[in-house]
Amino acid sequence: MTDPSTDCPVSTRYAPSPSGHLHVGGARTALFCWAFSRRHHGNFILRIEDTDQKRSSQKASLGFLEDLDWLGIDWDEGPEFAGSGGGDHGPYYQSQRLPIYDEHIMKLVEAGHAYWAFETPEQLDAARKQARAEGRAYRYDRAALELDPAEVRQRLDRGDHAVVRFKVPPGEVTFDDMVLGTTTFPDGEIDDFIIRKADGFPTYHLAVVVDDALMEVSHVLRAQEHLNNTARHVLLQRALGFGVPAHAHLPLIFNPDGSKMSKRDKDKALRAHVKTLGLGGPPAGTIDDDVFQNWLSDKRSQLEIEQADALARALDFELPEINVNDFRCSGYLPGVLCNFLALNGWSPGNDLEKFDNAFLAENFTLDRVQKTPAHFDRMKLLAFNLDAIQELTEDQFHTLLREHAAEYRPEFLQLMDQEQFRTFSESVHERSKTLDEPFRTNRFLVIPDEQVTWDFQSKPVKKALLNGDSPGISHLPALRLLLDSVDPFDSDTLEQVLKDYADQKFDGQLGKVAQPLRVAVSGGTVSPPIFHTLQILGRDSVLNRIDACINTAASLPST
RNA sequence: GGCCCCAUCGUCUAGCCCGGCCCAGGACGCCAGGUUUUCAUCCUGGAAACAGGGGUUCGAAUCCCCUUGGGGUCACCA
Repeated sequence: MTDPSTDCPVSTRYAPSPSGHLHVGGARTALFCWAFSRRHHGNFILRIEDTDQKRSSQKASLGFLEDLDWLGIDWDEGPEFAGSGGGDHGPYYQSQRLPIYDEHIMKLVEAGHAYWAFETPEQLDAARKQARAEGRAYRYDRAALELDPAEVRQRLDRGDHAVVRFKVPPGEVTFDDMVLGTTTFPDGEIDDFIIRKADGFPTYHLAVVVDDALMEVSHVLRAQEHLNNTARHVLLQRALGFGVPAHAHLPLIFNPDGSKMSKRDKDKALRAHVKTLGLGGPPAGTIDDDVFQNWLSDKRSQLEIEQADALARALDFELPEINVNDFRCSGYLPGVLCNFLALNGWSPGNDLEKFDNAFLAENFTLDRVQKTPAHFDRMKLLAFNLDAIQELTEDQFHTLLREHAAEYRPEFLQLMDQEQFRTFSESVHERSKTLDEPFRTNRFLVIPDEQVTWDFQSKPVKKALLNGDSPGISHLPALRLLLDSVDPFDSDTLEQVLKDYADQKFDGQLGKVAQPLRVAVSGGTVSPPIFHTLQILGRDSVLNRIDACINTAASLPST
């Protein structure tokens, strides 16, 4: 099908650089590109922009293929992965297309649209600094344009440091944007930018323009930070005799505080947390002391992802989620993340907020894309995730929870049998906001009995065990006796027995029984419903823990 | 600083293009009650915005201009 406004087949592309994982902002762009192409029954291309030799790595690029797949975003052309990819416009890694770019670059040089230049980065840096000191915007002075052709040839033969610059034609540049409308850049605003680096690789500008044309991209959807670049691209497209694709610049996604979301946020958060704790050295088994000290002393340094993860885990600190994979680890559902991402910058109207990718593929339009940046609100995302999880059936939730455990919380699968895990799943479902939350908040279920500890100083523990006329602790021996003889040891029977006890001793106030037991077996005041908790732990553990709790309380200095 | 873009509750947004139905609707969050064996849910109610100033018009959140504010960009990164 065709886009009615341009009457040509729709083809979009998402073109990330493979530096790092897929960021939520990138994911949103990919989602919109995907949705737009699906809406018009068009083509969606994934292209890897790895023209920066310093930053690109094969490993990182594979990571976001998986992220896209997890989100449910498939691509018709590009690297082959999980059934997506292939296509006739390859290769889809720019680093494998160097001859193609050179061909076009030389065409431009021959036509007088581009020229060789020999300034070193250092020289340009100095010129830039001077321009700034004089309070004006730096523009390349076109010195190389004056060079004698014979000298150019000689210096090229000699192997001098050489780049190719595009000779920007005079006049203003105007282009249309399907989100923002018409934009005009005045004459002289754009200087002769580099299109071929000294290492022979094309710059982003050249590669994008050539590939978009050769891959027959009809609509370029990308983040608003590219708006200025588009003027350059339009100029290149004209010089190369290409058509100008339709453009749509998408609003940026920010942190709640208005700062730009970046991978550095994790490091920042961790650093702040470590400082609050006043930590003098790294927890044992995490990272080397000198790595830790270097990191702490140099604000600009960053830990490797693995190091940061290890440290955060040891400190029981949750790093802020930035990448798609972070949200996956934290137990968000892919459909919810897509839904929420789409809502940052787009809405279907009619107060409709909850929808899936299929809905997007059917209803996404650029005229409903927001012009203003969105602040990423994790609280709302969490609320959406809760809603989605509550809508799952017991079986669906159980399956997802198992999968999550297998991937991220294997100890729960090792220490619980099928039936225990099933009970666990059923009892945590209604209180789970994420797939990870049950594991985080119920570690007591998988620790050895002797590792349970009680903080008798804490208010809620005191309230449950020590306070009142008939303190909880005084009932534990009797309850222990009851539990020892309950048969079968399952939640229904336990409920019956414990309710009877509450009826007799506390006039039916179940809390008076449940809370002391909860504290005794978990060490804390939070757990799934008490009858399920007891069943999951099993009789032996429950009795062990109650005994230990009684003994520990007995050894307390009397007050 | 130059250039470009933008402007509705704290946040995401509906309404804006095609002025009146808007003393501006929804969602998350917040506040106050209620349900609940803890936690989390859940239920009820509430506070909360058209950045400011000029126009145009019978009438402006909606159209125009200015101011202010925010953002982006000024790389041999993408």
